[in-house]
Amino acid sequence: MSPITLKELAAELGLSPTTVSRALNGYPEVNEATRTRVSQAAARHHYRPNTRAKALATGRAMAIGHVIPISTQHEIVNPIFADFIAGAGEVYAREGYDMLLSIVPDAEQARAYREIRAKGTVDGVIVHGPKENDERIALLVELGLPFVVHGRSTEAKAPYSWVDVNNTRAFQRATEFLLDLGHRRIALVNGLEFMDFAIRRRHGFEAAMAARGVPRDPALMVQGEMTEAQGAHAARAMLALPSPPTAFVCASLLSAMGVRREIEAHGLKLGRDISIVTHDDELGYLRNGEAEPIFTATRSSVREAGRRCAAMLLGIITDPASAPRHEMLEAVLVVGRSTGPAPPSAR
Amino acid sequence: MSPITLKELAAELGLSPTTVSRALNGYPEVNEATRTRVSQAAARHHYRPNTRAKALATGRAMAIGHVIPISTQHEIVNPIFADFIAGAGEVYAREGYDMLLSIVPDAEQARAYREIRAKGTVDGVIVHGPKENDERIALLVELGLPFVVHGRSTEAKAPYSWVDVNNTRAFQRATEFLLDLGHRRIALVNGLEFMDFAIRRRHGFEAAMAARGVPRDPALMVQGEMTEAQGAHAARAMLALPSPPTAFVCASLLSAMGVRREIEAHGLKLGRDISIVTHDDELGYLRNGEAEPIFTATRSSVREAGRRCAAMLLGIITDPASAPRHEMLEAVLVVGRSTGPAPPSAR
DNA sequence: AATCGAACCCAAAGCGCTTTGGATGGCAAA
DNA sequence: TTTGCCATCCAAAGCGCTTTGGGTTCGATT
Repeated sequence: MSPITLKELAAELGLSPTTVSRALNGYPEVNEATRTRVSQAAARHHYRPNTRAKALATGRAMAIGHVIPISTQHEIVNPIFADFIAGAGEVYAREGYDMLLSIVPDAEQARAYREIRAKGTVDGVIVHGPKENDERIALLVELGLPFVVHGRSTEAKAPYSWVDVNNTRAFQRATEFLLDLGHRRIALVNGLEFMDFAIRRRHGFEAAMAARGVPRDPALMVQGEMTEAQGAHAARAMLALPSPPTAFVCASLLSAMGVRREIEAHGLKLGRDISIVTHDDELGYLRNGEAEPIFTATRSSVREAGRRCAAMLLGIITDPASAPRHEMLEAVLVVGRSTGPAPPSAR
Repeated sequence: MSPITLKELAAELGLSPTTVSRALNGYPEVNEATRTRVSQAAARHHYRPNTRAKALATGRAMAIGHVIPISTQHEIVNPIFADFIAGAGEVYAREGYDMLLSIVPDAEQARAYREIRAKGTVDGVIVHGPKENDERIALLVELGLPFVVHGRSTEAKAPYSWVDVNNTRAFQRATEFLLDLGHRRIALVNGLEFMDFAIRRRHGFEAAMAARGVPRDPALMVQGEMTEAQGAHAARAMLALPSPPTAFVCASLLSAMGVRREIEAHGLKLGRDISIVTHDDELGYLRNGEAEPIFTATRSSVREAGRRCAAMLLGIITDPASAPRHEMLEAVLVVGRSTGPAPPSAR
């Protein structure tokens, strides 16, 4: 009932475990005839080396860890997480790695990483959701655990490897696009601004506005959890202003959907009376339309980011000297039906 | 640099590895004085037993596997997955288990489970997204790998353990609620009906309708991926019918949001002209309003389901004789602002 | 004083695999 | 005929831990 072991396989073949191991792992000092004999027997028995034993013997766990922080206040699992994992998982599967997940309360992250290191269950980790100054980076450097950050941490002093979307540029372009359409009262519905990516996005937004000499209006800038409710809330408050915005830049499709709901509740028409540009992570279950996009959006697949992060980490593990590595993904600006020229009255 | 080992710790303490191991694992045959001495030294060095070695020695991997099927056609990662994992992860963390994820194309699932079994990386698995007749169940029984199904598989012949929401009852109640409000033209926007849960939901819907003698109208019943676009699509088609529905029963908040969008695009008012009852998985990033729910909904936390599944599986692993176990979760019907009496014209 | 249990501790084997450091045999070169 | 060298294979150690099966010591019993 229990799976066949190397030793049993060797016994059945009248060979030593050494030879069987070598045959299966492609070492040269074994006769081709016996090698095929061994492989066939292995296949017949569905033999797979016991990962734990192999890991112990080789010192390589053949597994990558993902530590998912759960902040105890808002208890939100980042919605992009599933897609990211799917992308990374593809790469791991292809390369024979396992993926280990730890769901850890925000406050216990340091302990979690220490533990992971000591327990030796993984060969490296992916760091999710970096903050502006993220202490995990220094910790991982100290622990000597290979890692790649999905995103960046602006104020981290140690060098580290990352894969990130050019958030600044994306939001700058989104804003410029609206400015070009004549909009001046442009609102930003941002993510939580202790997250590095949200800060960069604001910078991009502000840079575009400043370049056109449009003054900064704090009443048109909000941050928060990127939910549908957040978008609706923000839009409701802003549309009630004496001088409401004619356009919104949103950090996620969910926020944008909330904004759209509120716009339509006001009897306004999206793309004519009011414009929206949103960032689109191309989540599997949240598509921005089919063939033609609904929202004008800065688009960048988070699943692809997962693939890139995973590939980079595996690369670093096999060749540590190649770290730190960096990879910048550019979002494309796709035009949908949510944007149009600013209404003349507002010009 | 590399983590301290049991042997090193023992050497430092002038003890044998045996004693240190016993002290740390709470065995009785060790002096209390030396036990505290050992624990303190262990704490000081941040000692953690190497999981691989421990697993090899004990035969228990202290890890649970989740095999996430990715259907190659639609490539969608189930949006409830992140929340489920978060719930399960809580339990694993508390009990000292790791969580292993495999992202596997639909077609290769059998191979994946076989491999997992042979590699011995986990002590049990959670089965996600069961179909009406799911062959994974028979396979896992054959492999002798402990497992718990999140959901059920109506036509599976072997006994198995599961945690499920009472989907039939939930949708029956949702439908009855609308019928009580005078609705007769009620539409069902369901999930993919090769999934067991979707079939049960349809049964619940149909049972309620039949009980009131309302004839089945295929034009008002659709199935599909539960996305915002699906909801909008379905609603658009149905609202164009000669005799459009006055109410919708939706399988997910995303679908419901799509339906709502289309309703409002028709200039109709939700909760007055048209009603919606939706199922709500209480996803962290997709809340149904704050204090007061927006949609009237059958609510059941998928995160809680994750906790229950995990707890059940760990229970089965420690006491195999306790399998098969079953746990039925009842959804509560919460009333929001998306439902109201059927418009008199439609009665 | 001899005996007997507790109470504590340790040596060594073993989990399933890889890997080092030989053995063995056959064949070409000397 | 020897020597030397491949080509093949194997024994044994070791990865870091648990666990079996003793040892020792010491105070209490008889």
